[in-house]
Amino acid sequence: MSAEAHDTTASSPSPGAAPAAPSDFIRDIVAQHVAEQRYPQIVTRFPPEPNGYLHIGHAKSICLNFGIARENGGRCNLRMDDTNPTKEDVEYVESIIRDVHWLVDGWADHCLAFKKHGVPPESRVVNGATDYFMAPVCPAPSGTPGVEPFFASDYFDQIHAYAVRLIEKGKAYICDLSPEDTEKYRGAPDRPGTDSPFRTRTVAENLDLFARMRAGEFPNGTRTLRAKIDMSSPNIWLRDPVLYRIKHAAHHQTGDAWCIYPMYDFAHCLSDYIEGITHSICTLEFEVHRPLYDWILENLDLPRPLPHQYEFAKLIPSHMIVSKRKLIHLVNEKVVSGWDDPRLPTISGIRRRGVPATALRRFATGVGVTKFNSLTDIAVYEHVVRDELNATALRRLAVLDPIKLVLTNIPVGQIIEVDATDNPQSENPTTRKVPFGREILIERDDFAEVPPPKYFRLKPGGDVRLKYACIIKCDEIVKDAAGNLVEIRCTADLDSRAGGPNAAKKVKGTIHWVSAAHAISAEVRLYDRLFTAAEPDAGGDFTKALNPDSLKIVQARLEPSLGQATMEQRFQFERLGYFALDGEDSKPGALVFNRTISLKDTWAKA
RNA sequence: UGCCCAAUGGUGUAAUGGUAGCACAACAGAUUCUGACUCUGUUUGUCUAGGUUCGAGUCCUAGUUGGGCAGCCA
Repeated sequence: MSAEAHDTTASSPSPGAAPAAPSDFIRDIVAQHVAEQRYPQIVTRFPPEPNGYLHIGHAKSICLNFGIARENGGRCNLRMDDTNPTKEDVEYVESIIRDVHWLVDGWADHCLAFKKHGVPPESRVVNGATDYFMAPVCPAPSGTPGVEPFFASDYFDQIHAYAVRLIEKGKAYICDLSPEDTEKYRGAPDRPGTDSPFRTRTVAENLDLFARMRAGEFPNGTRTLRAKIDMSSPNIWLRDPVLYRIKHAAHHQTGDAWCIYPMYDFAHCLSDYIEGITHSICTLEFEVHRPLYDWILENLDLPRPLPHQYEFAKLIPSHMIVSKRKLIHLVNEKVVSGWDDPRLPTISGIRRRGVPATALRRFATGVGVTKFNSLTDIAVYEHVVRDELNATALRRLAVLDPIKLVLTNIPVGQIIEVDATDNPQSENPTTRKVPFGREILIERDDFAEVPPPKYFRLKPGGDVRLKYACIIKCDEIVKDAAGNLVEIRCTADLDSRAGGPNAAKKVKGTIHWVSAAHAISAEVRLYDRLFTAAEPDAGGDFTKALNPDSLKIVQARLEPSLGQATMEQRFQFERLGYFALDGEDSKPGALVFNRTISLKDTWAKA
């Protein structure tokens, strides 16, 4: 594996390629460390808690961590931050693995590190103390057998041993304060805390109590293990933070082995250390935790280089909600069909919607990395999705809201095969045959009996080009007894077909169509933004900002070649938008297409 | 009235003491067998006040505004 070889693709501007690696303050720091040869290898990690599905905000973190790894010939560990058994579930573990693979495959899968299933950290004695290291399997692309993500819960034994070491050094103690009293003793941001009455217990007493905590002698909430730091620190997180709490609860990975579980602050820095992480990148809210992160590691006399934490501003996209609590609300209240509803900004939803991983990566990388809390306009996201799909999607003809059009000068039963281009953006465009004949279907919107000003499409007496076929002229319209338009009757100028004498003739509009006799039917789900407000939260109740038209389902008529559509393919239904098969509900013979995104429509806006 | 962090066009981001640039958005036009794409042009910016310097978006001080921190959550 050569980092350089991959980096050549990183700077390629061609669509579908990895985005160019930008410069940002974290990459600058890493670059300096590389120049100094501070570490043998750059090692990052992506550490989600398995208590929800990954979303677009996680995508930014994944692209940052894996991006830095791949740009520096390093690796990135996928680690479940699973220290709170009462909030987590294996369903989430599985979805996270799926989503991470999907996002990094073909881009940074050579940096994706897992560990061998069931293998504990290696231990060796250094200067009389045991040191722990969890060896990675890297690369571990999708489907590698016998590997699994790293789990903080894999280190419960080691983290416990480190807790004992802290107690032995007189730097941690067992506190009997109730949760309420612990809060009172902590003070407030502008008021110092006071020492716990249990702060001065002897090492022997602390060791004994900690052993009994672990043995299950005490009920939930009765005792904690706390770091002995400084109750008057201006930083709340240095006021003797809780390191371990009692939770008589089964863990989704370790079962009933434990009834005490380490807190995030204690487990995270140690997990980083055990895995040999060099750069521990997290979001801004952990900035005030950094002194604690450093304190724990520095007070354990660890023999290997310590990891360091760097913080960046998380992604906040407009018109979306990424709060785990609110996502769960939408799922539980059945506002959406599930965690992978194509309207959700979850990675599963985005994938099901038909967005290519390359597009998500381009967006997640393109938004940049700073310490400024910003709102990213959803238009930036929509732009990369369109741009990516424009370059790759197969052009097809589909009519969402059909109306019959009869070409009166074409004999009944005559089938004319026309050549249609698959993708005009490709260097050597391929074509396919599309059947054309006397009776076709066009979009109801593409005819106007009373056209508004500057209307380019079909109108009584007017002409228009049928894409890939010929120019037609509208002679008459047929209405039913109720006055509804039921049929448009036109004459076709067959000489205006490609290669014909009138091929170069200019008409103002070109519309799409399908042959009535050959078109297949399919369900098409027209998705739109889930929220109408840029900041759905702004008004207090985000459900008030829900877009009532975020999903419209239609029975569409498609050109016959779409009957052979595959899951991997992306389509542009010409003049309409980008579409892909729904991975969940589409079946052979009963196809379901999802609209990933519409084409830009400057006419509708005017 | 504590501590920490941040502030560049409408939005996001770059400029590492030396010409404020890019992307998205918007607007105008060209082109077009997709009212898409593409192309051309236009509008709009360094939070404020001092200081250092030949020179400050960048360094310093103060202020303003915004964000974060008081889970036995992560």
